[in-house]
Amino acid sequence: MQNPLRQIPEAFADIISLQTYRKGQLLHRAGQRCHTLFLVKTGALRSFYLVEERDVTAHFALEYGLVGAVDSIMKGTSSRYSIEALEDSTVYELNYAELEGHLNRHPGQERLARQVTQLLYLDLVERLEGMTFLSARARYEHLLERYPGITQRVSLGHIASYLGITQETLSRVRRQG
Amino acid sequence: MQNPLRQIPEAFADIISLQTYRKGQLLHRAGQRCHTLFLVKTGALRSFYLVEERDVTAHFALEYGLVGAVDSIMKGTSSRYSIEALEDSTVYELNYAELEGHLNRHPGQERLARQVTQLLYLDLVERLEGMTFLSARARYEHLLERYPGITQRVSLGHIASYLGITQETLSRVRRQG
DNA sequence: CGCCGAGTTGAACTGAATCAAGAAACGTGG
DNA sequence: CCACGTTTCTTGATTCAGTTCAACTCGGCG
Repeated sequence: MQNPLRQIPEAFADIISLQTYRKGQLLHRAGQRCHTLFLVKTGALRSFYLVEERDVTAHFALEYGLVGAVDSIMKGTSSRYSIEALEDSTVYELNYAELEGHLNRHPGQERLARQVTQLLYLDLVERLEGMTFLSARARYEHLLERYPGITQRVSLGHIASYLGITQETLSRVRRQG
Repeated sequence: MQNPLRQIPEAFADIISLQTYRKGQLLHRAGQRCHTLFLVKTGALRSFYLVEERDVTAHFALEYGLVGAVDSIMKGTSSRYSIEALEDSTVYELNYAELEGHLNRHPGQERLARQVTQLLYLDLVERLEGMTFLSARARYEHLLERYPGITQRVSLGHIASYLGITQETLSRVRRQG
């Protein structure tokens, strides 16, 4: 089992809970604190924030994707992000404070925690590099590699804002794939 | 002492070493493995990689900034990044494998390690958001807030590639600051 | 039916890239 | 301390990818 994220439900079974959400439901609302990590079992989530009236997708989480209000979790402040279910979803939930306690009691799992963190970090590095010098088309193709079939599940507008381009541009890019 | 990075030299004193480099010297060369983390005591470093003949700055590290070949450290592969001294610099060096051993022996310092990781992560999130929807000018102003006085120390071309814009554009942006 | 959100298409506009010269600044050796 | 070549920075003209604004299509769904 290569993907560390898949090991989470079992490894942290005693502090994890499973919730279900309906499409469109908010798991967390911007402006509030949130100390929960969400790991998608089935379905799809996204985190997003507002920039000048615009809804910008920060992150997608499909099956065994992880999402959270990272700013709130790490800084303890209220969060700029909201988290929304894009489909009916079942979601593992993990309280960050409980996670820290659990890791203190089971130091052997620090390694898994660190692997997960590194995975998230590398993901972000790759995305950042893509945003630095890829064209709209190249960003879209890159996304399709990382999230195959995402276009069938997520609306064009959400994908466009995630890629930092307009919906119109993405529509045109896609037409002559 | 709020900044966790400043606690590193003391906390990891027994596994850290101090090296000096001359301006222009490479601390690490792309294509090789690198398991060393570099923490700037004095001077300035940058990591960079090549995209289609172009030299792109991935990261700057000024005083108490941290830089490493993250891909190599985390995946154990050879690295796409090189690391270069932008000024004569004195640099704390920390071997990642030794760090893991040290953390096993001193689990009380896992917390510091995690704080550092989170700091790096949040930094990246912020940068990513900036790249997603800020104009060239806004990115530059944003950079100046995060690295005051960097323009006096780092060449225009390095800054431009870091911001994902051309040197010419940055020159124009700066002229009418 | 008619509305509504999501996607498409078109035309005009614009910020930034590209290409091409020059002008400063810099270091090195005479 | 100056002369030279190299690198860094600036400036201009042109082009282009992507935005903006606006209208229109399509597929549900009440």
